[in-house]
Order: sequence, then C-alpha cells, then structure tokens
Amino acid sequence: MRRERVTIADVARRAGVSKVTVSYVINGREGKVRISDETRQRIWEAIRELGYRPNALARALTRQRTSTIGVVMQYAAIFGGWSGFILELLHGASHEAIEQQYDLMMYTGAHGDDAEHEANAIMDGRIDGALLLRDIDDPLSDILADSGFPHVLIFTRSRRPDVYYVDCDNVKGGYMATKHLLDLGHRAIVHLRGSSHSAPALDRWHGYVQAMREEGIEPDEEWVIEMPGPLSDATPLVELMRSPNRPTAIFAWSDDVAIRAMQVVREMDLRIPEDVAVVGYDSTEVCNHTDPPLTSVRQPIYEMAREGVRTLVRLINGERPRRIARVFEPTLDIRRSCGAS
Amino acid sequence: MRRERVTIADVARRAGVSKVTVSYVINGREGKVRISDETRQRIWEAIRELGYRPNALARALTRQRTSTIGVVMQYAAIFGGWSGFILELLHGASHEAIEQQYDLMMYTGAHGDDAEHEANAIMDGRIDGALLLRDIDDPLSDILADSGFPHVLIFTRSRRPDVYYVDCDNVKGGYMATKHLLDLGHRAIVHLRGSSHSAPALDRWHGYVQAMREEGIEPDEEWVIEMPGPLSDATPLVELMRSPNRPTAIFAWSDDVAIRAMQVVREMDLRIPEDVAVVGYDSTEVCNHTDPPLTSVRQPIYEMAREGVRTLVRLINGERPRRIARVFEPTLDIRRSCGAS
DNA sequence: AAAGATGCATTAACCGATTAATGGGTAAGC
DNA sequence: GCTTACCCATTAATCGGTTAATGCATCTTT
Repeated sequence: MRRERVTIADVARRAGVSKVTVSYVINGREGKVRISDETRQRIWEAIRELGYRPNALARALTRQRTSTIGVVMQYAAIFGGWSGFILELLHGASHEAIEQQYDLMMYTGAHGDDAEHEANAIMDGRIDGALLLRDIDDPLSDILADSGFPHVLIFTRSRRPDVYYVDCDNVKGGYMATKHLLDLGHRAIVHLRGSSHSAPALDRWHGYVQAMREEGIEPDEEWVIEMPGPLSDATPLVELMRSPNRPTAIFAWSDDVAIRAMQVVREMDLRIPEDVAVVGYDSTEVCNHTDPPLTSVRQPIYEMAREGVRTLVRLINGERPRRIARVFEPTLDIRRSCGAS
Repeated sequence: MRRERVTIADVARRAGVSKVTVSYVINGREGKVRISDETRQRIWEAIRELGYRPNALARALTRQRTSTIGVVMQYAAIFGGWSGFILELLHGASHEAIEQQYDLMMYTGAHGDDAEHEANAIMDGRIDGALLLRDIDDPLSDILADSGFPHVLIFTRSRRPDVYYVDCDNVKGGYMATKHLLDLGHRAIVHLRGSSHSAPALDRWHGYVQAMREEGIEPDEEWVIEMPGPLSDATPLVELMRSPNRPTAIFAWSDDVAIRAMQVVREMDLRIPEDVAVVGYDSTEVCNHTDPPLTSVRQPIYEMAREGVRTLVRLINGERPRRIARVFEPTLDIRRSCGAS
C-alpha cells in the first residue's frame, strides 16, 4: 500500500501557504524570517496529517551538503579476517558520526574496480567526505586530494603533506612486542608479517627488526613469514616450528593471525607459553577469551576512528587544522600467552 | 586546491551542445536518441578535460531512485559482542549489493532515537529500500510497512503477513544443539539465552525446552540464564557451576557467549569437554580457533544476507515474490567442545 | 513535386527542496 | 497625513540532473 510521495508542495497547499513558508517552519529559521504562531501551527498540523517527510536528496542538492560521510575500505582487507578490528572501527566511527549529526555510508567497492571508478563513486555528491582505510600504495587518496575532496586516512600514514591521517605508531608497537619477548629471554622470535602493501604491517615488522638488532640479533630471513590473514597458508610456520632450532616465540602482526598461530602451535603439542610465547596486535576483545589469554599490542581503535571522523568533519567545514598527522601511542596489554604474568 | 564543481552545463558549454545531449551521451540512450559520433566524441573529450563527475543526488532526484540500500541495525545489537556475525552479514550484504549494482548505507541510529525518528531518516529518499536487523517487538518495520517502503527483515521473522523476511529455523537450531548434548548422555544442560526481545534467542530457547521435554526432562528455571552478550554478567553461571549438582553441559545462544562461558568454566579448573560440554551458535570462524574448537549450530549468515538483499532488490523493482518467508535450515558443526568427535 | 521518414539536437517541464529578494498590510512616529 | 518600521509571507532563482515533446534539415519514396 504505497502512498504517493508527499512533498513540501502538498503540505503548503493543505496549509494554505507557500512552499517557502513551510520550509521556514521546518527549518526553524529564527531571526531571519518570522512566522505567526497560528500559521506555524497550521503547517505542523498539515505535516502530521499528510505524514510528510522532507526529501534529503532535494535538500542536499540545494544545501550542497549531505551530512553523510563515507567509510571506504579495501574489500579484501575488511572481510579477510574475523577480527574485531573492523567492528571496533565501525563502532567508533558510527558513534562519533552520530555525535556530529552525520550519517554513515559504507563503500566496499567491487573486486576489480579501479581507483578512478571508486573515486567517481565517492565524489558523486552523496557524501561530504570520506574516511579511508586503504593500503599505503593505494592511488585513491591521491585522486581525492587532487580534487580537493575532504578525506582522512586512518590506520595508515599518508604519503603527501596535505593529506590528513590518524595512525598509531606501528614501529613502536612492533618494537614493544618484540622487546617484551626479548626481555623474557627469547632470542629466536618469529614475526608473522602482514601484507607488504600495508604500512602498519611493514612498520610493525621494522619495529621487530629494530628491537632484534638492538639486542645484537640479525633476524633470519626465514623468521619473517608473510601471513596477512588467519586464512593464509600456515605451512611455512608449521615447517619452521618443526625445524631443529625451533623458535620459542611468535610475534604476529594481528590478533587473528596470532590466534591462528596458537592453534598451529597447539596442534604440534607444544604448550603456550611454556614452549612457545605468542604476542598479537590490536588487543581486541577476543584476546581476553583465548586460552591462554593473548598478550597483544593495543592501539585505541575506537578512539582513533572517532578522531578520524572528528578531523573529517572539520575538513568538511572548511577548517584546516594545523596538525596533519595524528599519531596515537600503542601500549602493551600483557596477558598470559607469553608467560610474563 | 578545491576545484569548483563541474556540472553537466559546463560540459555542454565546452562541447558546444545542450545539457540534454550530454546527458544522453553519458547514459547511452541507444535506440531512443541518436547522437553523431563526432558530437559524442567531442562530449567525452570535454568530460575528460573538465574532470566531470555526474552528481548522484541530482540524478537520483529525477530518476526517483538512488541505487542505494540501507542496512539498519540496532545500535546495541551490533556492537555488544565481538562476534564475526555482523561482519559476515555485512560481507554477504555488500557482496550481493555490488552484484546488484547497489551501494550500501549503514544506519545504526543513536541510542535514544525513537522509531518515528529512525523511520524518517530511513525514508528520506537516500535509499531505495532497507535491510532490517531488529528486535521482534521493534516498531520500525510497522512504520515502514504502513508507508509502503520496501524492506526485508533478516535474522528474525516478521509479525505481519505482508513483510518479507529471511530467517533460519531457530527452534530447530536450538533443538539440534540440545539434542546433540542429550544424545551424548548429558541431562543437566544449561541454556545461556539471548535477549527476550530477540526472536531468534527466544526460538532457540524454545528448541532447547522442546528437546529437553522430549527426553522427559523439565528444564529447571535456574538452568536458563539470560546472557545476551559476552560482556553480560556471568555470576549466575558461575554460581550455578559451583552448585552441588553442577550442570555438565552448556548451550549458549551465540558463539561469543559460548566462548565467554568456556572461559568461566576454565577459570573454575573444569575441563572442556571432559567436565563440561559446550555448544555455541552461528559457527562463526572463531569456533575453529578456540581451544577446544567449539561445536556450534551453523546458520548460513553470508548466504542469508545475500538472499535478503536479493529479495529487497526485487521489492524495490516492484516485484512481489510469492514467498514472504525465506527460512533456511540450520546444521550442526560438530567440533571438539562437546566431546563427540 | 509533395509527402513521409530519418537523423541529430534542442526546448520546456520537472524532481523536491532552499535562500535571497521583494511585497503588502498595519501600527507607530512626527 | 506622510514616512518609517515591523511583521508575515510570497515570488523568483537555483541546485544538477532526466525525459518527453518538438524542431529542423536532409534524404527517400511515390
């Protein structure tokens, strides 16, 4: 039983006034234009009786602003793992969006889409700005920046001095995780690294290398295994753990990969943390529920997402905050998977 | 360096034709209107040179369709747990949306919003239809239905014969989980139930009761504990597990609650599955990575979400499929947490 | 040579709002 | 009695597109 669309003109007709008057009443333009209480009341009545709802498209078209922001993710990146990372990010973003009176649109893009195409979809007027969660070598941000389209990168740094971003110090995070293991006496430490297109993944790896070298250990090439997601092939890890000089510790670039590693280790009848210590990254809620609970580097995902939205809104409003980079500090949540507590 | 908005009029001017001609070229109205190759080429050139991108708002306004669908969730429901459920749902929905050439918008709503408000936001013209993930007693669907706004409920049933929904047989799911435990010899089985506003939660509970009764067991009231999320208070469970006639099995209404329960059990130095068997619900990826891997009732979340989008798109296109209810069958993924394999 | 068909592009109207500029009536000021 | 001020509401223009109807050459057909 689809009612016909009720427009502002219908309301105007019903209330016996012009469209404009209705518009003024709805938007409460106090100070600019005064409407008599009687008229105002008649209009509200008509609105209620007709069940009128303003059309956001039309409104956005004239206002030149939609009050909607987009969250643009890399298709593969989002759904590759089952980690709580994305969810916590969305939670933070949506919380802050609500706070700022914005709506949220999700852009996942199709698999084969090129950046040009994606950029067109993003800049087609439906959103005022975008939060980008993308690889470091992704061209999308460049296109947006060249067009002056407001956007903020999150969980990565930008390659241009004019592009705002919210990140966490991943080198330090990687360093902290590794140092913790070193301090516990481990020397043979494996690093399960993320994609080589991911700035955080590379940075965490560098942090790992840095900590190792500081200890006078040149990390063996075999010790760094690329495992971007929990579904990645784990045989290199299995083989390494079978070798005579088996590593005694694993630092994984993400929690879900760490959990996958724990499973691999368990299946080899090795104990955690007695035989193998494990450290993850993100310290998502699931870390509290693994057995043993997983030590992990925490980045304030929720807060970072909120900060991203806040910055984005400022950009949309034409502000140009001094600080381009907003880099949070990681901390280490020590649980029991490394035998430290 | 914000360029001024390039409009279709700019392109027209540059190419020396009218707006309409440009519109025709862009939308390739073959058969209706013919444009000479030379003009067509000039227009594309102008488009490229000016970096023109059609404005989706304006287009949607005239076309009366936005090619965007909304996913409307209950704020609390989404972010209450860390389960992969929502993620898998979003994955499926976004996959099918791409397939159907639609974009996705996320509505989370603010905490205090009433349904009227939410309905207004949903029906403001920005989306052609909505996928609703809401409580069974939620009034939102009623409002949408009364306005004839295309929408599909997912992971719940509808209370009206004219509202389409995609669900999984939760009574059967609850029955299967419980029956499995009964078959393994368990008699004292606890059920960790979800919210009383959630149809799936209630149905799973009913399935549990049904299976118990079939076995001649009247489930004790104390055996049913409301634990909607992994962060819910677990003391009732703890106390129950401490009691002299301690239950030997737990059936949790969701995976994350099951994992929380496993943790509680472990902290009491009870072994899983030897002392306590555990069964979860959803069979999300994380079930493969717990220790021991978690037996769980599987509902095809990804596929259900896709089906929801498919149905929604048909409704948007004015079709009225015969079948209002699309109910999937649950299956049981037996892993090691109940000692059966 | 008149009528009809074809090819190409234009004009006019509309989608549903917002905003600036304007207008008309009544009361107050001098 | 004329100006000024104020209150309330309207008219006109605009946002950036789409679509139906129309116009006008040029080419065919009879």
